[in-house]
Amino acid sequence: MHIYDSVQKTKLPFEPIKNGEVSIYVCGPTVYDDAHLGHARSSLAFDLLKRTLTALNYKVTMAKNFTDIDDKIIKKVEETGKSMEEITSFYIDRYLEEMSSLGVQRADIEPKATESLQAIENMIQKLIDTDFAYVISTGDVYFDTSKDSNYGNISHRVAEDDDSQSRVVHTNEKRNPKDFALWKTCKGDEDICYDTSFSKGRPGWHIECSAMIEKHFEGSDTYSIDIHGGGADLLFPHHENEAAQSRCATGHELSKYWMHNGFVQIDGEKMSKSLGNSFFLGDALKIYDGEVLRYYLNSVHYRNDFNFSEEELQTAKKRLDKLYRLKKRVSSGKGSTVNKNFKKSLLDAMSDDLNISKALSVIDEMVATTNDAFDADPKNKALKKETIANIEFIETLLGFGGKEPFSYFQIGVDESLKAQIETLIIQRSEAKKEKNFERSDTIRNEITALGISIMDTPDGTLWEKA
RNA sequence: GGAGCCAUCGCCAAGUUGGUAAGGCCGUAGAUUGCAAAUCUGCUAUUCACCAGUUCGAGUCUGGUUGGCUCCUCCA
Repeated sequence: MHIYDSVQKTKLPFEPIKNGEVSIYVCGPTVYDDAHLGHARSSLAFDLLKRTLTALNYKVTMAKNFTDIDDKIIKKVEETGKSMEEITSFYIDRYLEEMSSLGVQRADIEPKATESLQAIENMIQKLIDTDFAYVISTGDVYFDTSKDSNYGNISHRVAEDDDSQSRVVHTNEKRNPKDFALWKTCKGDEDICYDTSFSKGRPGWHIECSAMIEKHFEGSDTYSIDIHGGGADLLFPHHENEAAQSRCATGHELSKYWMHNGFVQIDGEKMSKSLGNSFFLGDALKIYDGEVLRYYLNSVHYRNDFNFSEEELQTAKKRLDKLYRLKKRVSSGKGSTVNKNFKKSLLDAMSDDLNISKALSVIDEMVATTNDAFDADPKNKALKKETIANIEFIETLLGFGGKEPFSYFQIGVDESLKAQIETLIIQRSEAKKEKNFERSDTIRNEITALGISIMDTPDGTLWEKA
């Protein structure tokens, strides 16, 4: 396995801290609103990572957090009058449900900030005790970036003169412009207020990830975890700050490898809530099948930006359709063993920093070769069984191709339409038997008008939703 | 203003250590079909934004130009 490390900016051979085991922490969403396609892509990218490492026989433990304490959540509480817990649990459930429609496997650990307060307090206290952090008059706790000589190593940002991290909250008690809040004192009578030895308040954004990682992973003398992931926008300041806190609190580096996924763009611009160009996952799932969305969003390498277009999504679907037509051709039954070369090619591709384009081309090639072989020898049982196994392997590794093929092509077709189609097909078959091709073509036009395409095979007429 | 990423066929998109351009969509010519659809086969970038350099040899390395995006503020 080779992984592109976004801190060293090179592809590196992956060598886990512990032989045969991999620990991964991915920054999850702040749960105050619906997930958009960008969240989906991030989830999908790291789902691919987990599946690939698992297929490579690593024992993978992946954690993905939910930030459930945050200014935007508090704002939502004030706006709606609902409790914080009501809001966060609503969006967490929704998030998990939508990700599951995309075939994203659940993380092994799903920590929440509200359930990690002790760990957070411990870490902050430790930083205060060792003088890496300081409490100001209001009770806010800041991390002293000047005490960490390695500060800047993650994002490679040189120290700037400007007050880059305090444009929102200005305080003249900060020792350095880049110092950031570990703990924020509660101002008024907010209900989100936790008591600690330094003050009543709530954690800053960056500390929760560091604390959770220490809480849930054992780590080693040199690193807490193997891989830390998230969106490219988290590189600075979030991951820089996380790395600094953890380094100073634990005495070693936070993560051995750092992976960042590119953005989903709409018309060449980053999709973000602040720009108001979000395409929400829930809305997308109403229009498109989750599996097709998955295939599409995963079809571009995770580090590249992804420009969303409906046209490209349809192209992606056509490609997926071909796999399902082959699956239809081998029908159901027990698979034998995966073709060795095919398996190796797929794993080789994915082992190269998740080269999905290569992997998909390997699949396309397998589909074409297999169809070719079936054209020559339609009753090749051994090939049938091998193909079933091959497709099962695709499903395990890449998370698509697992549906029953006939139902895949009938998504969105209700029972009454189905009955109508089948009646028309029978009528057309009768017309064909009588060689009344004029009539059979008329019926086919009727079927086409229903949004259905048909194909005559030796086993009868099959149909698909166009 | 500071920092970084990207630029490959009409469209999408691969391209480890530089060695002579994957794959998909579209288009097109065929096989097959009553005709289609599906499937298969052939064809479809002497060329990798532009300029200069290093080299026997560069899409791949170096410098510059142009264009696009991102981060520096919450953000996947």
